[in-house]
Amino acid sequence: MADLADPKNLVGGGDTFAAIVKAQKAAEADLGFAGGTLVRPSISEQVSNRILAMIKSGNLKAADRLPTEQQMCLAFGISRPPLREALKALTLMGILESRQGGRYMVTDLSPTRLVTPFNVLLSVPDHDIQVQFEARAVVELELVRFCVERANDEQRARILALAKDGRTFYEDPVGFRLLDAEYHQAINEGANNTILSTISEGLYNVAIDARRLASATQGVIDISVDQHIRVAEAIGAHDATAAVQAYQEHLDHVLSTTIQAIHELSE
Amino acid sequence: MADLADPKNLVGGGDTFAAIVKAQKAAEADLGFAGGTLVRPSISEQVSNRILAMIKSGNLKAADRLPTEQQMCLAFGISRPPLREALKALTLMGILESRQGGRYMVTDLSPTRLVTPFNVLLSVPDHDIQVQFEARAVVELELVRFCVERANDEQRARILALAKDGRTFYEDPVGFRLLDAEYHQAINEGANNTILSTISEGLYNVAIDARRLASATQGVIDISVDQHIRVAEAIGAHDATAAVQAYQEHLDHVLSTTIQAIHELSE
DNA sequence: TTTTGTATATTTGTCAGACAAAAATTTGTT
DNA sequence: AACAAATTTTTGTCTGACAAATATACAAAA
Repeated sequence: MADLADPKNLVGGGDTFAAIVKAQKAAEADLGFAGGTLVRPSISEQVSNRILAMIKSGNLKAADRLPTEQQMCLAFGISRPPLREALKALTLMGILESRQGGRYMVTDLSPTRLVTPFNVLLSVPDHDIQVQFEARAVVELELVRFCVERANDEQRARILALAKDGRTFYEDPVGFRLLDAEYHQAINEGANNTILSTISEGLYNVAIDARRLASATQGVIDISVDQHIRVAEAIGAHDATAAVQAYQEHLDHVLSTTIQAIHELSE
Repeated sequence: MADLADPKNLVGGGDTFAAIVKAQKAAEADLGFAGGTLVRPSISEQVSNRILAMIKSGNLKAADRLPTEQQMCLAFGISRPPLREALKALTLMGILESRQGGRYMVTDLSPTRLVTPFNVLLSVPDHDIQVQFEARAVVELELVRFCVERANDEQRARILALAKDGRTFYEDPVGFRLLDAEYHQAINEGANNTILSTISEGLYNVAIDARRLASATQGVIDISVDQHIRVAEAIGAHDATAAVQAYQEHLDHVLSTTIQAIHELSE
């Protein structure tokens, strides 16, 4: 039986996990936690909030190993199911990760990981195509502009290479879509704004079904590849105006072919 | 004993929950789900993703009631603990809600709700704040521009009225924040792009903690109210350039006071 | 001494059953 | 028909158990 008081089994070098939990419990008592609230938060909610608080306060840092479930059950004074519900919730949020047989760990807490739920936001409501592409234009044109300003030579080279690779996929819609996603991702990376990149990715994925249809149409890929190359070359030449204009044309093309694909589908 | 095949007990008017699950299972089999992946996702993760997929695809809509846990266990072919871990994870993310004795329901899926669990972690380092405000600038400046083009007279009048109402709250930070949210929402409505509005609302709420602090500082509200009015007047005059410029100044002001608030907090 | 393979112990993942507490439903009464 | 009480349903939590994967310790070989 492992000893909970043994610092070796616990988090960090300073306070033990159990000590932190005890302090939190005292703080909550001071605030009159159950005082005026309408709905009593479930144990799992309380626990995940406590763990989040530990991360926020620095008691838990990126890549820290958590105590075992058994130890945490003891520390929180609860049983396994609600504890696991809390841990799983944080896992889904990208804050913790776990492997069977191993232990729970705090992730790297990178913005990319934490911003991902934005995608849920975008894919929920059923917006019409026009609104979708307008939003894409706003976000992606700015990403292209940022990319022209900020990308390093290596990133520019990669974008151009990916654009030119598109020629290989004139007859392979599936392969092209994979490359297309990679190409747009490369631009996003060059733009160096994780939040806008995530939003762009989300919008891209919302439209992916319609895209699948459109890219199967004869001639659509050829034009897209040309436009990709033109954008990439403008980025390589640090020419923001040309890049934005070329990208705008690309978006227009994608919009019109997408609408056409949808119409053909509904006939 | 409730009958799982009875549509009354299940979601939506069309397919049953069980039918949706069955279709998902088939789709996964086609992709060779367990084929090349390095770590097998746990059951709870799979279930979370399935439910999320139902929401994204429209099979589950806001305010829909889910089947009982027992029925979902049957539908997914799993036991209660991992199912509950999945449900709780989605609950903590603001996607589902539950009450003891009642049933699980899909929330309204509002940006505020979905973003809240994450704002704690995103508002810490300085460079993240910069990225955040850069994203806000891209989205919100365009919303202002759209608003100048598209808002009807009634909407313009409302925006101006809300801006001027701000004068009432020079000494009331809490009241001002509520008004502020309403003001920005009014602009978003005038811009008439639901997706960009959703994004804007999400970004607005990410920084809400820091905003709370900043707006308590003496003089911050006064300046914001002035800027709000200037933006509103430009919108009323159909002057896009002036509106965008005024809004840019507002964003700069909010950014600097937010950063200051964060620094004061960490001392 | 270092490395490697194996056996053991630990830890998470999943299941089953049970009871309490709250809500929803039904029933009985006015 | 409307209201109140009793019953059923449903979620929240606990306990115990076993399987599966990992981490660890140890012994054997290079």
